[in-house]
Amino acid sequence: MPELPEVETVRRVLAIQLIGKTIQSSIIRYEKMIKRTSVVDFQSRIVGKKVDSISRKGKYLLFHLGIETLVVHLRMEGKFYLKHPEDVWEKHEHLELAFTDGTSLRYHDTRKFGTFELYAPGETFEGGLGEITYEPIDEAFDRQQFIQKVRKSHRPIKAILLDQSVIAGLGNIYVDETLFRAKVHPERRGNTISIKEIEKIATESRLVLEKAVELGGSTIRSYTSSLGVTGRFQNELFVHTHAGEPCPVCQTTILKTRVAGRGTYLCPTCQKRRK
DNA sequence: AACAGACCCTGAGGGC
DNA sequence: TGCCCTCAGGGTCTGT
Repeated sequence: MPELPEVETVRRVLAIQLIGKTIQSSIIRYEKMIKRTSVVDFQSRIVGKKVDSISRKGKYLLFHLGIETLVVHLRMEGKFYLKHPEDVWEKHEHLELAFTDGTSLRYHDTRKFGTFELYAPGETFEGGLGEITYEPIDEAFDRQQFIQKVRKSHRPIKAILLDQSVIAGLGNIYVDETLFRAKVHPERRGNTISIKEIEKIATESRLVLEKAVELGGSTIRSYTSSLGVTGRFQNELFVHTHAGEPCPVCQTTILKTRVAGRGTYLCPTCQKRRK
């Protein structure tokens, strides 16, 4: 499940592979992936456009195609492969962009959750990120505003950290790791967490994401030969996916529970319910 | 306004 | 062996 580090890794590989290429045609085999515009509109607007650059906002990939911006979210299983139009279509491949140089980009998504959206100039992309994107690794990250948002919320801190309008880029894996490193129990309500602890959360989230980006993200499912998605950060995970094993800090058995509707890993000794 | 829950979708894994 | 059921999950939409 790609989170910020995985998406950033994919972005870097795609940038090397695709910048400068011009889209000659496209094939869309699963139309529900295309949001905002009709499929016909989508296809006619991207044809002939050149990939100028590829950027990222939280977990969203932004393909800058001249005056158009193609915004892609991989959700849990989305993957890109560089192929050729004549290649046989694999199961779960739903879309292809064919370029004028004879190569093509295939999109593979087992669960069909990924989305493709086209934005024209003047159409603002917010994409569930709220008015501003707060990535903890971004220089513009507003720590004070983050503290205020956490302090005024009565939700469990895990739910708050998964909310992309509060802090962008964290998903289930990195929230668990951040809270473990900050020694905060995932069920604690935002308004019960001290400013010092929230600062620790902000710091740890940044360190976790930076390290994960450096290692190319985490590979939890076995992605094979997909562009970019074979990271090494899974070796750095302290609690996520380690239920039943000893905590690396205190040897207490790591628990798996459910918080905010998500599978959640934690150390009950290091992460106290109360301060 | 804030928050909880359903929904989208398919494969994996457990139970029988 | 194989069928049925449940679960997983990010973001959006709907309901309270």
